[in-house]
Amino acid sequence: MLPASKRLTKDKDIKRVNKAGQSYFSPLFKLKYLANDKSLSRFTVVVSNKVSKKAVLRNRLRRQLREIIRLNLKKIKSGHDIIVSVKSQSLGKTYQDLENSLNLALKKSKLLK
RNA sequence: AAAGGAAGUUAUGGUCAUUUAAAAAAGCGUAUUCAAAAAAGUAUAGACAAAUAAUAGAAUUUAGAAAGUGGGGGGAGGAAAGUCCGAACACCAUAAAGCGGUAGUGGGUAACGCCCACCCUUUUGCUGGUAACGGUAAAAGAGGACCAGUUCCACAGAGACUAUACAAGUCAGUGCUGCGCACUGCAAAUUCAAAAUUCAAAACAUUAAAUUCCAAAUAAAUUAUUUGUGAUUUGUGAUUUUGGACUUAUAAUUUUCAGCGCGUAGCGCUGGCCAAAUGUGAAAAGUGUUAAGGUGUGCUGUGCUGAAUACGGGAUAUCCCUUCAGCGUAACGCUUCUUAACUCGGCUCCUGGUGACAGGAUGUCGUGGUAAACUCUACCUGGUGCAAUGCUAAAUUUGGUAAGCAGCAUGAGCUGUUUGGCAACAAACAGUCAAGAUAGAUGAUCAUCAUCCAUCACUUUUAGAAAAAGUGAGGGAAUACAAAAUUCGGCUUAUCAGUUUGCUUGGACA
RNA sequence: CGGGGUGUGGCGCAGUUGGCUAGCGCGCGUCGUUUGGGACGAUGAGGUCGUGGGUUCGAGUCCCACCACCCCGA
Repeated sequence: MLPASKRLTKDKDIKRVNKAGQSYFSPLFKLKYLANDKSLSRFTVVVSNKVSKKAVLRNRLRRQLREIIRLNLKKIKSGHDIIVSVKSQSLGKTYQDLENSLNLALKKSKLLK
């Protein structure tokens, strides 16, 4: 779990990012990011009902992704709000696959230091 | 197949996180809070709008304390799921009706569409009976009312429920049409038919005349007379036929049309009788079953009578077997009627039960199905849902949008014992406190152990195999179904291994 | 948390209210037509009406439960 200060919680903020943010599409994820005026980066992971009907699978995906972000926090640039939307292709993937794919996506969208 | 249960949630260790309550050691450290000093009673009027009064009152800096971090404790389910039903709680509304829901009886419950017990029905097994049906066990059942009204019941069938209908048959009356017969009328065509008179021709008749053949008789002798018969001619005619003329009634006949009557056929209409069986269909005018008798009928056998001689066979050769038809008869089957016995159900009465209902008695009766069709009856039912709602909110009051906090974990609670009850369940006593997130916690990842799965090898049991158990090897799974979203009670659905019960199959022993 | 809808041949849809033949268009196969193709004509195949129960003589249709998909509100 991320520290509370690094979570993107408010509905207002998320809508703002979705509307004005930049997008990056990878095979497994869809990234949305926007610069904020704070010294921290804030994250959220979205797993739609359409990915799977089973809450167990959705929750597991979300936890794994959050863990990946938490472990890689030092590499990521600060001062951004980032939304990670999960596609249904990532359902059967292992932890390693997810980590590699997300790192690649962050690199391509120039969010890594 | 079912039941109940949830077995790694405290298995161990490494790395790294999140939420929460109480208490607090070192170290770290100042985003937050507290009080102190300065800033300063200065700026400002403090997320928004309005009003009031003249109050309220920072940021920032310094050094502290609390708190934080650190360390330690707790942290998903039997279904948390589906969201089908019932409640708690909150606000709004509050007269009835309507909409909607439920449906055997009694009990349980805060309540329920849930649970328990019982009743009834159905199905299946066993069993008694010739059978209808009865008894018993298990399973299943949305199980009020079709004597309030309405709907629907395909195809088939006379008819699917008022048997005044429909169809067929039959009788009577009657309409139309066709045909036949008779009559009447109109029109057209044909004939002038018929009668009277008259003329002509032909036929016929002639007891008119003449001539003549033949025969007979008489007289004479080769002819005459007479008679008869036939022929011819002429004449005649109350005759017939044909043709012509004229007169009368203007007629008759035929055809068409129209009218009327009778008969007959067809198609209708009205009324009466019949309205049954077979058959149809899931169901047939209504409780069924059995027995006896009667009726009808089917099939088979058989006797008699008649017919046939195509095929086949025989022979004593216009026949027999055979085939067909009719009549009789016997057995069997089916239908219906009558009688008897039994059976099911309703009504009435009696007995038992809180009740659904059950048992019995006597007599009597025998109303199609469909309400998971509308409907009727009885009972229940106001609406919206925790994103309800309340509170805080930089002077005060009012408003209440963003935000935050509460609602929110002591409850129709859980565990155990005893008592009451067939049970569901209830009461008493004792013990106990066990998740609380909100872009959403209760975990991510790596390794080990336990556990499970199948395969192979070995060992034990055995005569041997199979099966079972154990050991080992390498491999797989890392647990199934599935994650609180205000909270409870149910229902429904999902679910690996193991356990229990039932059923099935195989083996061994008796 | 709550409300609504859909599921019928390969595709798109009727039939469901009101129970008794499962149909239409496109597509597909075969044959004809054409030098060949298209178009056209003829002909044929293809369905357990999402799944499982129930009511009924009879269920795509009525009732119950479940599955999948879609939409809406706070």
